[in-house]
Amino acid sequence: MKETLGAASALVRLTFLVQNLYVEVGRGCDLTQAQAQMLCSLSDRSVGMAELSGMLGLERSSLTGLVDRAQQRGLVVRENNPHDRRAVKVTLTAEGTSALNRFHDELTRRLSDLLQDLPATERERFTRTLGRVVAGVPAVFAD
Amino acid sequence: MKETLGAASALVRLTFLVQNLYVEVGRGCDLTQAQAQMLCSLSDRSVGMAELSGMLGLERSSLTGLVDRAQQRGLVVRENNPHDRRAVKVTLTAEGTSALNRFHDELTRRLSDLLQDLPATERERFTRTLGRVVAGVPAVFAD
DNA sequence: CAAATTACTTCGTGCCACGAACAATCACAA
DNA sequence: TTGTGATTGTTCGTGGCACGAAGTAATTTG
Repeated sequence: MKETLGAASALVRLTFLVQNLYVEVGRGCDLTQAQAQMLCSLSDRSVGMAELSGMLGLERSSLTGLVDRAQQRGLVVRENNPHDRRAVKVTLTAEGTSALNRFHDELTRRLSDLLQDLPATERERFTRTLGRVVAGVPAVFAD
Repeated sequence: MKETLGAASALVRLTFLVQNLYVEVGRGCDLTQAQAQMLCSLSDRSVGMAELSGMLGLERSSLTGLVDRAQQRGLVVRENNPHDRRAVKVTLTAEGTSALNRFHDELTRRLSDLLQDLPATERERFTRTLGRVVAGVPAVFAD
């Protein structure tokens, strides 16, 4: 019992840590957390509003405003879908891509620092297990 | 390089996962994420505003409103410090304690489910390494 | 006692998220 | 073809969260 308590606590602490990093790196790129997450979800392709809201775990109505603000900042654009006039595809602009790259690189750097002090074998094992634990989670942060 | 990329991605996914759990369990207890975090920070003792803002990584001005709303909901109270009339101590009410306990129990349950499928040895190793990684992080979620 | 420091609050701004209600479009079946 | 129902996305109102600048009150320090 003490063991699961410890594990749960450690998971929460790790989350707190990574989350703070996420926000901090985002700030450095002039991105809010929500914006950074959205850009990550758009890194490799255009995505419709419904699918995007699913990826981010948001209601569609929440996403509208998020995309609005990102569009006003020139990070993304809404594109028409010729096959379905209801649908919209959200796409990164050049500026959005550049912001995403800066964010991604810096975050990756800071995150790998977290594990840097572990012995190689332990780090490797840890990463492998981590992969198993999150196997079912969709990648918001593309490899 | 591929290795650190994978590790960073896995860390972000895990964070996403735990965070969603946190929010979801919070909702079940009628707590926002910020409120739940605050209650966790108050679990074992009363804390002043300045110290609390440090624990939560918030500006003091942000904390004022957070405590206001929690107080209006009857989760915490502000108590006077007899030795320093400027200072305030934030303390859980009975209702706040009860909400925290429900939140804590449910979250712990759900979090340990995450690791449940791992073989015992691997789980143990993972938890131990996790402990090392977060060693320096203050515990927002008390053991 | 005067000045600097500390603890906290107020105010204005902006972002984020939700749910209910709505408009437009599409798919399909009678 | 024409309903009918589902899907896509938006608007609107409400509330919470976080920041920084500026302010108040009490304490400490020289």
